[in-house]
Amino acid sequence: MLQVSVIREHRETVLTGLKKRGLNAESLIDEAIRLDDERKKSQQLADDLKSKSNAESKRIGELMKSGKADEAASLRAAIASDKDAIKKHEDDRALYEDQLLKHLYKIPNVPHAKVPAGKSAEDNINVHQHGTIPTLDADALPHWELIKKYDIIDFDLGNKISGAGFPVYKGKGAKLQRALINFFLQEAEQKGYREIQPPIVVNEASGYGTGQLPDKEGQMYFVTEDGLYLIPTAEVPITNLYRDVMMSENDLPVKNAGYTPCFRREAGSWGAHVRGLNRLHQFDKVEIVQITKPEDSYATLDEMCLHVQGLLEKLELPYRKLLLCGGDMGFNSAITYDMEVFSAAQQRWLEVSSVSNFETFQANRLKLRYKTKDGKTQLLHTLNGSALALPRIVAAILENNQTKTGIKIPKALVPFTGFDVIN
RNA sequence: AGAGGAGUGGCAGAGCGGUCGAAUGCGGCGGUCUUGAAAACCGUUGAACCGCAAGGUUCCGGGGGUUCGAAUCCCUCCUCCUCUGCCA
Repeated sequence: MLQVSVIREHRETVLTGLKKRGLNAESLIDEAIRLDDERKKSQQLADDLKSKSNAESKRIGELMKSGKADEAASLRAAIASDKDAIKKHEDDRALYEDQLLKHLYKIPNVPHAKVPAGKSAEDNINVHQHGTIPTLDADALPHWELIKKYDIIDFDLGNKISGAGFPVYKGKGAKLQRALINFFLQEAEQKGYREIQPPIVVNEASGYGTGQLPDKEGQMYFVTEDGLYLIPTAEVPITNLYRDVMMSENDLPVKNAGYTPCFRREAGSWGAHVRGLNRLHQFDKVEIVQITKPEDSYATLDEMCLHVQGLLEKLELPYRKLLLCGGDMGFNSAITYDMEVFSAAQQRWLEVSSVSNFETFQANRLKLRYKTKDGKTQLLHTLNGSALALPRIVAAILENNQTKTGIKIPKALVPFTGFDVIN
């Protein structure tokens, strides 16, 4: 959520920024300012009347104490009419405040200067590419065939016990999952991240904190009985750890990493080329989350990207790094880099990581702040990235590393799997 | 899940209708003393909103109510503790 003060002071910058998302936000912005003006007006009116009535209440107390009950009674009567007026102005203020909040929820984050304008994935910029695209034999199989051939991941069983998009990992398939999770967590730890194991259901307030609500409730599984959401990513619980927190400068930057299963309803997004592991309702992911001072967040973004790139290089997967254009970027993000690996049998790039800087957009909702040396309270910057999401990594490893005698496990992973081939 | 108790400032803890944004202690910050440090002493020390400022308003777990006036009374929700039950 953008700050109204920022919208006021940098109206033009906000507008030109939002244009890169293909959004003409003029009326949105002006409405926000208008609602804020109304809010201020109502508060001022209420405050003045309250100030008056507080003083009079105090006076009544004094009169009672000194035994002038009749004077107190007449003053009491005089106050009555102010009460209604106060109530009215307070109700107004609450109403405007609520409208303002709901209104601000509709305005996406302002893209960073680097972010190119654009409508869709077509307009993303390939900023880096690494590794060589493997050439496979003519009879090479896509991963959804390979998992059957080696009996390591079973969609039919998942269908039976849960439904579509909930695969069952078996034998070396299950071990590969566990190995990847451990590998990713260990790599994160070596980069100074603290491991977190958060709950995988969260309350409504957390959904608002990181910006999944109010927009995207349809994307999350919801436990109606208890009013809880299954997390779509560890970003939600891990970032919300810092909701309503005043950090001290010494504690920054915060570097947390966590493995969780992630749940996505993906309502309506199933199409022809989301077979196999390409898109699931439940998948595993290690997420890295950082909280930094504003002036540090862009260096941190680079650091996080390099970490993710390092993982892909250790896994020997060819990848490219995309700078997302305004139109393809998430609602909350100021800048996002996507990492895509090449899955050789499908002949497709698959997104395996998304690294974003939210600047103060989440921190504003979260009320996540810190005190500067000169005593000023300031919003922090939040960042996160997948490091990494498992299923598409598995898809690429299976497809790219298939041989006549089985699937070769990347060297870096062998200490974690305990085997070097799936056959 | 049932019965009982409790939620106050960074922490501990008093207050239980008016002068309470809140005693006191600890911690933090500044100072005196000291070659330096400790101790002692003095001062200071929450946040949000409105306002150029002076200042005003709000916040004692969340929400609602009673009252001229609520940290204090009532309702409700949440959380924690104790006992009983259940359970990986």
